[in-house]
Amino acid sequence: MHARGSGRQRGREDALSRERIVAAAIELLNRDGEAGLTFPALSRHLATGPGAIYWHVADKGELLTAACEAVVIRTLKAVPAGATPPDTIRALALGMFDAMAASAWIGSALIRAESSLTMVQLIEPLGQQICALGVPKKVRWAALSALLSYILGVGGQNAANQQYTHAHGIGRADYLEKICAAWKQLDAQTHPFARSVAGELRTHDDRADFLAGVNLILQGMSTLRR
Amino acid sequence: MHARGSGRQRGREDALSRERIVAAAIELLNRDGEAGLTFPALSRHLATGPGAIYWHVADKGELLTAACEAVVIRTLKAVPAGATPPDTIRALALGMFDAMAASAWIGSALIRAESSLTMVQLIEPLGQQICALGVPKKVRWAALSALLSYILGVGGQNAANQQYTHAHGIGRADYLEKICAAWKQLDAQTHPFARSVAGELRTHDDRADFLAGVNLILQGMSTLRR
DNA sequence: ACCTGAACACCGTTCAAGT
DNA sequence: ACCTGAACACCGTTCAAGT
Repeated sequence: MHARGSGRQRGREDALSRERIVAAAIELLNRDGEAGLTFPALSRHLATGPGAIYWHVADKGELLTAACEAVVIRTLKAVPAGATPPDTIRALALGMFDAMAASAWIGSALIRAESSLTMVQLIEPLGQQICALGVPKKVRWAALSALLSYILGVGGQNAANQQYTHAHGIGRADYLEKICAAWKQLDAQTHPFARSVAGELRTHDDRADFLAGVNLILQGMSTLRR
Repeated sequence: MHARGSGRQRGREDALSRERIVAAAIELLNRDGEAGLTFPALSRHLATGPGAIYWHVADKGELLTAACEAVVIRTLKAVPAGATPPDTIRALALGMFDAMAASAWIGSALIRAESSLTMVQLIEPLGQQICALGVPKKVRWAALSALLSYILGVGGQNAANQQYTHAHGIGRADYLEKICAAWKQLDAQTHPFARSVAGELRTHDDRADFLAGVNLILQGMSTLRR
């Protein structure tokens, strides 16, 4: 009863596959955040039942890990090679910053220990550039940890902020204004620092600040050159 | 029908309160991780119904935020004051490292934008020490971001690893051995860095490496002194 | 081999009813 | 004011049955 001359037995444009499932998962995650990835929503999106998905994927955790890995690999591929080590590091960092802004869920997904093989995709190019910078072997791991944590930490924080303002339907300016006001209400005796930087919050550029931090770490590494 | 001469109307040792609920939540989170905090489990632990908890707390998100804040405040209080700025920063960093090792869930909880008021508890003492170090005003925020991200990033990663080994009932040595083996199987052409550091993974001390990274960042900051 | 979809266990949240 | 606990909506996962 199905179409002759074709391998397709389904009314959809293509057969189900792990890749198509992961692609659909990424779409849902980007649109509605981590809460948007549910099996009912995914089944609807793929015009199938939940059982079909479980044939290709072990569980929700594996799905999240696979989605995360796909985004990270795609991001790193887009970074041009052949530039000087500091420039390459800056490009890698900004690439991840932008990817996390578009996919806020990668931050928390990368923390899980299950995704250590995804992490190595990120560790490898950064580590190579650190070696190229001439950082001594003894402090290479510390240097890598500092850089990697900074990228994932600040990128994740920025993504969470964006996600928050978007979800609550408030503008970025209003959001910063709110935090600024809250920080200025803190006690001057116990919170002098927060009060002193509160004003800068309103006018700062997250991406530029992020890049400044990367440069600061690169600056620190250059003092380690042997 | 209830006991005379006492304000207590309940068979429990004490009346329900936000504090007792948060304390119980922390207990569950520390024992069973983020998945361990459920309203059925919390109700059982407090010998009450879920509705009673909702009288004191808005929802699960607020509960997680409150639990996180309580742990962070408790941790920071335990850090002795009066030491030199670098020593104080080291003590703050190690305090958070240990707290995250005992409470792996704080990592992902702190990322959420809702906990910005908890974050300021951490930003304030670190910021004060950065000022005391003589870091110029213009790069204070970048310096703070780098330090904070490093602490939360590496601390969170370490906590996730511990959680993973504990949950899967494997020893730390076996776990590192597994990662080491996986990294050594990577292609030599594409992953020279991961292969070269794989061996060190087995013998390294997470806490010592963490401290080395903090010192590296402190070193970088000292070059910024005006 | 691959898919269907009902069924199950479990969880967050609500709410009418109690004290 | 504060608590009880049944009820509801929803989700992850399984599995007997289909093709």
